[in-house]
Amino acid sequence: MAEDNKPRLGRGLAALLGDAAEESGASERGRGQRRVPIEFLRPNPRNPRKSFDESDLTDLTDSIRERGVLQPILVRPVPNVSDAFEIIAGERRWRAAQRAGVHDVPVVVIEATDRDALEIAIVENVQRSDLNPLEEAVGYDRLMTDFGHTQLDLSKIIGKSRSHIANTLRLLKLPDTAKAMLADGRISAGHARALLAVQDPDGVAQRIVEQGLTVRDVERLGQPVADQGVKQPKVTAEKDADTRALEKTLGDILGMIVQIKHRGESGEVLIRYQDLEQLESLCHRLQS
Amino acid sequence: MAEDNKPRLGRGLAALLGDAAEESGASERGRGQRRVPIEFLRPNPRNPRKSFDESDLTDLTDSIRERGVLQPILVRPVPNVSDAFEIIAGERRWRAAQRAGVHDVPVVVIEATDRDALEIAIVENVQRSDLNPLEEAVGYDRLMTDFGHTQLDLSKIIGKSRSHIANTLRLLKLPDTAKAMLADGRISAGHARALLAVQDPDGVAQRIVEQGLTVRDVERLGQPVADQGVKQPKVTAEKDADTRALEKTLGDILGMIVQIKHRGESGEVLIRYQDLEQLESLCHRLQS
DNA sequence: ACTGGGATGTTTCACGTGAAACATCCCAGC
DNA sequence: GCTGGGATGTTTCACGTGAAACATCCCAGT
Repeated sequence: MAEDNKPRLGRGLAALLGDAAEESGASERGRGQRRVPIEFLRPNPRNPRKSFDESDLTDLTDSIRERGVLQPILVRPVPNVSDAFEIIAGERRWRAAQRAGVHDVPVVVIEATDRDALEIAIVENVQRSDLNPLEEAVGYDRLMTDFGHTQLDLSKIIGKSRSHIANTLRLLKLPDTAKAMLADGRISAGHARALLAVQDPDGVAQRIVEQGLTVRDVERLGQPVADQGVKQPKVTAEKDADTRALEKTLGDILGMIVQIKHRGESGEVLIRYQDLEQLESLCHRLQS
Repeated sequence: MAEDNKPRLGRGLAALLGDAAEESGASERGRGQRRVPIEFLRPNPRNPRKSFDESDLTDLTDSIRERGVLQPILVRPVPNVSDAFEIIAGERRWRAAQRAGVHDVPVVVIEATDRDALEIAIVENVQRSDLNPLEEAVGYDRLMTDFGHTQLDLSKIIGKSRSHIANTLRLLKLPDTAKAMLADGRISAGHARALLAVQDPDGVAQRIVEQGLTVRDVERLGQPVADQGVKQPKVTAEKDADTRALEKTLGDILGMIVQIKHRGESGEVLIRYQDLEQLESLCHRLQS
C-alpha cells in the first residue's frame, strides 16, 4: 500500500498541485481547461486547510479583480450531481474569486478517484510552509486513518523523521485553550509538545505567554517530579538564595566559577577552571 | 535618507515586486502592461542574484512553453537606448522565457529613477528565502555602499537585528574556498561566521565537512588560545584518555557522574548529583 | 505462553540561528 | 585633547526545532 503510493507522490505529483497544475492535468488526465460558473465549485469537505491568511487573500482578490483567475483550479466532478465540481487544489483561488465577484473561473477537470484526489490534496497541503502545526497534524492523521499510511511511510513521503510525525500528531491531544494558542502562534510547537506532559496544560500555556517560559522550562515542569503536586517554581529563572549562597561560598573557596543547577532533588554542579593547576587542586579536594 | 526610504519599503512596495506587480505598477506608475520582444529586455547588471535553482527554472520553462508568461516582468526604459528595458523584477521569468523560446513577453514599464529601481530590486532580492548568505551579504553591502543605508536602517527595513546584518556582511571577507562551500550549502552561515576567527579558514572548512565539526567546535578553534599555534584537536569529539580516566576515577570516588570538558588550558568539570545527600557530600569535599 | 518484528509513544537535548552583550572606531563639538 | 553619540565589529550562547534514543504496544508465528 505504502509502496504502491510512493512513486505517485514524487516530484511530478507535487507539481500537479503547484504552478504546473494545468500542464500535468491536461496531459495526464485529459480533460483540459475550461471555464465554469463559480457556483459549480465546492470545497473539499475534508480539506484540512481551514485558515487562510487574510492579507494574502486580499492581495489575491485584488489581483483577480484586475486580471481574473490566471491559474486554473484543479477539480473533479462530484459523483451523481450535475454541474458540480469538488476542488482538489486551488481553494484559495476560489475563495478570492468569490470575493472578487467573478462569475466564471478556469478549471481543469481530472478523473481522479476519491482516494487519489484526497490523498494528493492532503499530501500537498501538509507541506505548505504557512500551515500551523495542528493543521499539519490533522493532515497526517487523515493520511494514516483514511489511507492506511504508517508514520514511517509519511516520514519518507514528507521528508521528516518518524518521530517528528509522531510528535506532531500528539499535539491533537492538547486541551482546547492550549490548542488555540498554538494555532494562533502564541506558543510554539516545541512548547505545545512539552505541555503534553504537564498536569495543567492550559494553565502552563498561559504562563508561557505571560512569563516567557522556555521550552526547557516546560519540559522540566512536566517531569515525573512534578507529580508531587508541589507548586513548581520557574526553576531556570529563579535560583533560590540558598543555591546562590552556596555557589558563592564554593566559588570563593575554590577560586573558580561555580554554578549549581538544581532540579527537584537532583541537579548539576559545574565548575570552570582556568588552568591545569586549578584542575589539579580541584581533583585533590574531590579525592580527599 | 533612511527615514525617507522606509515608508516606500512597506507592504505596498513588497507587493510591487511580487504577485501583484502588475497591479501596483499599473495604478501607481501608470504605464500599464504591454508585450515586447524578449530581446528588448536585459538583466539589471547590478542585480546580486546570480544563481537560479535549476529545477525551479525547468518547471517554470515548461509552464511558460504551455501557457506563456503569465505574470509580467517589471522593467524600466534603458536611458538613451531605444527598444531596451532593464529588468527590475522578474529576471527568473525572463530567463525561463528565453529557454522556452518565447518571442514576446508581457512587461510593465515603470518610471522609476535609477536609484529607486535598484533599491527596490535589491531590497526585494535580499528577502528571498532561497538566497544564499553571500548573496544576501552582497545585497546588504550594495544598499549601504550605493544608497548610504546604515546597518541599523537595514535592520529596520528587513526586520532582522543589526548584528545579523553585520555578521552577514562579514561573510564577504572569507577566503574563496570557504565562500564557495558556503554558497553551495556545504557549510552553514553559522559555521562560516565562526571561520572568520580561525587561522586557516579554508582548511577548517574542509574539516567541517569531512569530520562533521559543529559551530561550537569551530568557535572554539577560533578562540585566542588557538594563537599558540598548537595543533588543535577536535575537542568536543575526542576526549583524551587522561581526561576519560580522570572522569572515571572521580566518578567512582564520588558515586556521581563526572564530565570534564577540557579546552586548551581551561575547561569545566560537571558533576551530576541525584539527591541532596550527594550534594552535601560533594560540598564537604570541596570545602576541605 | 513466548518471541520477534513492526508500529507507535515519549523524552531529552545537540544543533545552527539570531541577537544580546560587549568592544572598537569615527567624527563633531567643546 | 577630551567627550559623547552613532556606527560598526565581534563573540558567545539561549532558543525552538528536529530527531536520536528509549519505552511500550500489538500482532503473527511457533
